[in-house]
Amino acid sequence: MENINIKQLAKALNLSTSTVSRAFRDNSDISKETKERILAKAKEFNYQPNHYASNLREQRSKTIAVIVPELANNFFSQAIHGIEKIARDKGYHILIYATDDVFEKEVSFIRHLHNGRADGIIMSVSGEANDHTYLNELTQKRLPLVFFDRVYEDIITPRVITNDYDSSFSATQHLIKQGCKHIAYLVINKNLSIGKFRMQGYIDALQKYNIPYDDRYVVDCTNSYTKNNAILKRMLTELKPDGVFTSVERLAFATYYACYDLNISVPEQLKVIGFSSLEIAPLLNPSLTTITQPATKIGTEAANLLFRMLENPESVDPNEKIVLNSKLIKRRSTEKG
Amino acid sequence: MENINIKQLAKALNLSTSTVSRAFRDNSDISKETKERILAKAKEFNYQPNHYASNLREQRSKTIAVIVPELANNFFSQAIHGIEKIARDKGYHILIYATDDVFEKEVSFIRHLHNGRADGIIMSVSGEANDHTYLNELTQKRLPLVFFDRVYEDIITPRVITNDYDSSFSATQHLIKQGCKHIAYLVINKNLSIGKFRMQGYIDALQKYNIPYDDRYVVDCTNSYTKNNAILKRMLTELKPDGVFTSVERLAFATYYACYDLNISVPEQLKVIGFSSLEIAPLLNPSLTTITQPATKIGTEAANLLFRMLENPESVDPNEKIVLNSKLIKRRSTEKG
DNA sequence: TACCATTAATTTAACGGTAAATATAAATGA
DNA sequence: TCATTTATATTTACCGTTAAATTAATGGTA
Repeated sequence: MENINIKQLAKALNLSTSTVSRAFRDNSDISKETKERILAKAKEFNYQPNHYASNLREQRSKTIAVIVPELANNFFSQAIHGIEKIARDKGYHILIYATDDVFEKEVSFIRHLHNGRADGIIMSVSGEANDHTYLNELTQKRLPLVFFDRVYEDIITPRVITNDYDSSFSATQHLIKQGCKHIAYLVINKNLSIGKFRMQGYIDALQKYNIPYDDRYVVDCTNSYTKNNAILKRMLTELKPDGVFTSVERLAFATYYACYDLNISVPEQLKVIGFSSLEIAPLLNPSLTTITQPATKIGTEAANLLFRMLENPESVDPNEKIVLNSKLIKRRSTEKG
Repeated sequence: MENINIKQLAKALNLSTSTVSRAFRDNSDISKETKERILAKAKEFNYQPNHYASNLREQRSKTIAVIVPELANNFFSQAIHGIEKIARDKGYHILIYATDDVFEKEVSFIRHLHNGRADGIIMSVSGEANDHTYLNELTQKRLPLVFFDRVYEDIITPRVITNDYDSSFSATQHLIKQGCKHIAYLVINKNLSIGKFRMQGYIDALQKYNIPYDDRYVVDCTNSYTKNNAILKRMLTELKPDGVFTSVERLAFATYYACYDLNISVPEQLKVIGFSSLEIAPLLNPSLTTITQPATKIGTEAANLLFRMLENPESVDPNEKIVLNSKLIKRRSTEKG
């Protein structure tokens, strides 16, 4: 009773195993009555075809792997939500892996996926400036890969990203129009694709408005709250910027905390804008002007792309790039005086 | 080349498949040199034992399933983060399922896990007042189940929860001590275990301070932002409470939005406290007094509990209940005048 | 020398399910 | 009537890996 298999079920029904098997897969020759009889008995015995046996035989797992840098993060959890929705509709299961931004973990996860556990991979990369060619092994194994948001430029595979350059340009421009003259750009990993594009938008916007670029205003931050707090306090006291543009959400929060500590009033003394997927940005003190990526949509698009690759590999150009637009939402943190 | 299996590798090495197999599993009789020779060749060919074949043979999947009501949610994403950490250390993989609070999806996910795909399940329930006995089938299949946070009282299985009654009592008491006389309690699903316990704490605290209990102050909310906004605005205008205690994070945010709309000033006219896992509660306007559950810790404890059940089923009492303490963190939203 | 123990390999038989090839019976048609 | 088609079921072989049973080779001991 405890672990019924197809043989026992077949015996109980006085049928062969392959007839029973057919009842669970639509295509084949089987009479309606037999099928119903089998399914009824299966329900009674609480039988389900063993997943590992089926997949071994069919050589596919109906499972996709999702690799992200962090889980407890607004952007990624929304993106995963989007992926989940699509996968569920297709009857696929989702494996989740978090790299904690450690390149070695990313490599290890990918390597462990060579064994058939997943039919495809959706990944937002850890972003170290390392050798990424290990990803090319996937192509040989016919394991499709889709990047989203954080990508490697030197790997050719379909991707879903946002218009980061434009958004950054607009964000910087917005600060300038609000009267800022000394704008700091906060970044965690300049090597990362998004770090680069976002920074270029910042630089070009400065140039357009004839504000000299000063690399002291490009501030390298980390993932540690304590370190960031120290870095930002020093920066804010020494450089006294009147505007801050943060390339990731976390750094906007860090800026707020630093301003609280230093008694700098936002937006009067310092205007703040940042990339952020925080849904309650309007509830912050002051409400935060954000560039908000369509996180859930990025997830659904990435999943759809992967499924296209799975269903019809030829139909997807390896250079395919889906670019979605982020939204600049103006709030108190960048209001004038 | 593209999909090498153990046979081809064995042939290339002039060895039998079982010798090759042994190189990948520690226990058996194999000479050091042979093992090294095999592993070297495997690396060269980028070979990994097929996961589905291994699991079919070994009858276990080294995979656990995690079922939660929502993914894009601070509490659950932190809890999943905790689960992921432990699972990773143990070399286990994680399947993720989101029920969107729909009971049928929960049942369907669980039913589909009867086929060996996962070795165990960690779940926070959808919480409908339905028939939960379908969960008892898991015991028959020897599929261990651990509940966390949102549980079914009528199912006997190990669980990790927080001291909700005490926290609610303290939260209500805190509002009373801050001068509130008319305290509303906001809840989404009163049938849910946490809904019940949290409400009892509220009721008992009122009683202790001789504040009459009035069920109009217990406000039934939903998961829809628009509906909640309407419900809360009506409630705030009609009942004019001076304190609000929200049993879930979302409702604290909804209260803030409603207050913004109605120009009610927090904390002067209305004090707000809520269960919340928001890390940036200090950045809200005003900063929000929270009861914060140790979300990540809940995840790690639940995972550890499940692994104990997997490794030594006898060692875990089905009635085992791990109770962690939440923290009441006082902030501006409940400050006096 | 004969015998046994040890080590290191191979052979074999599953694990549970599925598709192709094959069989059987009933229905159709010339 | 008999051959042919159709519908439905069964046999069989395999998916890739692994553990138990078996064999072969080596070394030590009486």
